[in-house]
Amino acid sequence: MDNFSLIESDFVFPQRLTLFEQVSKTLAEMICHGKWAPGEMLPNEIELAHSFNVSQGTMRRALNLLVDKGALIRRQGKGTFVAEMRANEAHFQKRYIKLVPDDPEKDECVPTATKLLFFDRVVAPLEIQTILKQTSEDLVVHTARALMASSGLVTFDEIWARGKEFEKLTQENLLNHKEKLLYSFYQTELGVSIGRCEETIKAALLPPNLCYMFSMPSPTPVIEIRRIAYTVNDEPVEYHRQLCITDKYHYAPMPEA
Amino acid sequence: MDNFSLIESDFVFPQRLTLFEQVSKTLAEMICHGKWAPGEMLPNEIELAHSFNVSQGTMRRALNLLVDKGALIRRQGKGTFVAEMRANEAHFQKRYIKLVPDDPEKDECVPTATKLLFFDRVVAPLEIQTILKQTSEDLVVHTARALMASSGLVTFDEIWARGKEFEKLTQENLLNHKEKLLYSFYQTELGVSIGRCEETIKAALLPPNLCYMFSMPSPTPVIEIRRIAYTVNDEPVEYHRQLCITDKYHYAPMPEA
DNA sequence: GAGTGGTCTAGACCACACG
DNA sequence: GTGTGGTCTAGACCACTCC
Repeated sequence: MDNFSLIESDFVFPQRLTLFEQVSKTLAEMICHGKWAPGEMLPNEIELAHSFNVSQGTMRRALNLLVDKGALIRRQGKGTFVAEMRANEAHFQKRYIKLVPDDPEKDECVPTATKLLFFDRVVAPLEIQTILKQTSEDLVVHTARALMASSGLVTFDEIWARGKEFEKLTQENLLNHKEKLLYSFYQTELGVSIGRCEETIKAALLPPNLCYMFSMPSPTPVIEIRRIAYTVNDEPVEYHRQLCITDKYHYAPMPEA
Repeated sequence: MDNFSLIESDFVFPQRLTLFEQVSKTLAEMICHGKWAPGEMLPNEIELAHSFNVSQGTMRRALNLLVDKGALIRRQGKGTFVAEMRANEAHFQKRYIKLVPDDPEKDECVPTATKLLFFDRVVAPLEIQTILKQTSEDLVVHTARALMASSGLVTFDEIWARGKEFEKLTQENLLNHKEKLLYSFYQTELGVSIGRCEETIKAALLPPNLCYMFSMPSPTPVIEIRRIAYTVNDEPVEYHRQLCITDKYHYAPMPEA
């Protein structure tokens, strides 16, 4: 077994983190660095505990922190796995897809098409640079999409994403991920694992040009969701601005329930 | 010490709940029934553990469940207390007040007045009856308020609340709770402790009569929050419908962050 | 110093998955 | 049966609070 012993001297960790937090943090870094692939099984908790020189209880607590963050999945009788969004859509739907149909049975809520409106690599405006911790040297991806259902336009969304992490993102693979969730696609195709998001919501009116483009009545009220997505390592890598038409859908903020 | 021993024979709990869940549940009921008043200190975890005939670790886990639910507060070196919203506004703000000023420094965001628009005890419409588990025999409180700031109308909210639990609610005390949070007021004045909520959000336009009444432009886009509030014992006791003007405010769904 | 909750340990036992 | 995670126990030690 690899040696990733945590304690090499008495003063390796001057920070004020508890032991299980330290273990959890270094484990998170190891996952981010691809030590185990998404879907791969980790060693069992006894082995891990020995590797980190902690007790099984402490290891368990560290692992549970990452389960809460969505980075790991534990299954009784099977093992501990690096979260893989594909294999776990239901969980991630609850976590990230909070726009849900009022009546999931209705046909008119089934998405019919995604239109790519533009796709560029540019220097971000200052506000976006700050959010994504970029400089005026850095290129970011700037793209916008429209999601249609048979009832008409559902969402319009605009994405700003760090160029470095999203190097492999292209018009083609963005449009072709189809069935997959956006963040699932980021993980499996681009190698970017999103760990948490920050969202704020406002009311707005659909802009006139979009009303015209998608034959929507004017005024059409929408909710505007602004979201910053962070990797498991807590780096802001994607900024999302989404306008949602909510006559057939609603936003459900609480995954807990 | 009172004897509230959990285990009196070998088959008291046929349910498939873990021990710490059982302990947590009965403890929650004891809190609901006023065994300890809000703000009062519970016995320490060793005593509690003995009372329930469980180990300290199990007792700790049961207590932490209630801390997560917001029913208890634990303070290192001091003790475990029944949550008291007054004494803990910051925590409950994060949990329940998700409409926050874009710029908390701005004067114009400070609330200036609350207007009571109506207050009745009526038989609820069928939809509300179902939500609140009421029959056509039961009376419910139906009231509406408008919250103003110097920038103008901020929210319009309509409340349906179970008559039995909200027996003590009157126009007067509702208007006079002033500085207190609504759910804090429910707890300290009415004895109703809210444990969790379910929310859904849609975009809407401020209705023409309200636009006129509050001198707002038309169309004014708003977010419409529908919320069901449950007691710590998980009974639905209040249904809230709120229209929020979000030009100076936004909705922040994630308390976790 | 006495009392509290918070962390950590070591190990027993149970429930579940798989061959 | 073997191996996994989930629960539960018993107790040591630490950090914080208040007297």
